[in-house]
Amino acid sequence: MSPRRSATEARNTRSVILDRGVHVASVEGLEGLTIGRLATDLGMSKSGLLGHFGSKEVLQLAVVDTAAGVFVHEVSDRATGVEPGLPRLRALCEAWISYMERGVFPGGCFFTAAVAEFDDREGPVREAVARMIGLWRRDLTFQIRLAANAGQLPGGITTDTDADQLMFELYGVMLSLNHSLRLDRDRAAVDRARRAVARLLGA
Amino acid sequence: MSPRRSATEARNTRSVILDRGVHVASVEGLEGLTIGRLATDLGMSKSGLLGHFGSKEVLQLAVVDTAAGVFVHEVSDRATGVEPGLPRLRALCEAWISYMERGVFPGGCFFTAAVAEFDDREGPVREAVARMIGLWRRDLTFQIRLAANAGQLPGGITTDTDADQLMFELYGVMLSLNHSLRLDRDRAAVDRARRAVARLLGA
DNA sequence: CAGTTTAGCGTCCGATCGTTCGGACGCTAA
DNA sequence: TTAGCGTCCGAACGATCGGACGCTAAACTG
Repeated sequence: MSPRRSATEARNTRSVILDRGVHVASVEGLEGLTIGRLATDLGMSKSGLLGHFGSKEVLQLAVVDTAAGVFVHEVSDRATGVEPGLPRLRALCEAWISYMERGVFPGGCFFTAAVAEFDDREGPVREAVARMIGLWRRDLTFQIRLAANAGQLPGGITTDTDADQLMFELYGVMLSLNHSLRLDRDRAAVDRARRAVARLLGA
Repeated sequence: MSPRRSATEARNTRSVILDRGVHVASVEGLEGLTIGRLATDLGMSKSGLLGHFGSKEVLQLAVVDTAAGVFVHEVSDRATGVEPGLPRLRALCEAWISYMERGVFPGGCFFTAAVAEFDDREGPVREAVARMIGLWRRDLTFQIRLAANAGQLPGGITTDTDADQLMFELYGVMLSLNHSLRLDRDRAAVDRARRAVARLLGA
């Protein structure tokens, strides 16, 4: 009835599960990601699917990691070749906006949704989400400080306090963009985000 | 064993349910708001509780309405006496920040969480959330345009396009504030939000 | 070739979900 | 005094949840 997979195919099965898991979780949330639903979607049994992870929490953690990989590929990697400092920072922000605009995840920014869902809980999933976001912000902050030290930023941004302030406001622009795109389905928000970034980083 | 309530007390019971429902939903989400859990919290039976609403969806809609009432009371009403235009706009933003800082809802901004949870679904709950947010933004936009027409805003904000841009960025500041407070538990974000608003509206 | 490993299935479990139902009880009005 | 209404309860429902178990059979290892 059911063909058995080889050990090498098993790794493929796992990645298929995770791809679909990221897809579903971005829409339904990490808790709404259900073993039975996911198994049915993929034409497998619940036990066959769960065998790859052991528990739902382990599956959720793997999904978070997978989503982080997608984010890195779709955003961070798009700016790897760009000169560090302000040019790199601009490229990162543009890639960030593009990632929102293209709808890389069908349910909007995966991590924005994950934060809203898990910020009040405690446990490994919350920590995993926080860690991924921390890494991303660390990268951004690094570029901001490079640009600040090089005197490339407007408004006399030189101190670390100013850099944190800029980080805070840039993040807000992206959250607002995600909000407008998801709730209002307002594509014009993309231009507003670009204008806001241009103002924050200098035109 | 349990005392029976009079008809007048029933309305009180309903509001007790809703108060607790808002409390729970802000932490667990509107879907995580469970009939059984809510009933247990309040020391009543599931059926007795559901009798007041008829279905979970009706309960969710009532919870959204209740939360909107809290938001209006804790934010909008704090600026009613202030002179329209820029002063009122400043007061609204300060009340908005204060609402975040004080943690009016134990799970952070109720509507930010609700949007993240329901933006991908369809149905009455999503529409109710969108309507409430729309009303709030309409009020803000109105004050922004008053201030713009009076020439009170920096950066030469006069057109409706500029007003929408300012609305977009103000909203981002608050989303970023909520994000930092909930995920990083970073109280310093409150000052960053105030600085961002001061820059957007003029110091 | 035989022996081990393991991906995946089928089945079952206890808990919990939202919802329905009949009835017990207190209140109000006739 | 009593009929009726509304509130709330206890029990039960079908569905679905995450998870545990043993099994089969293909793929790997020697």
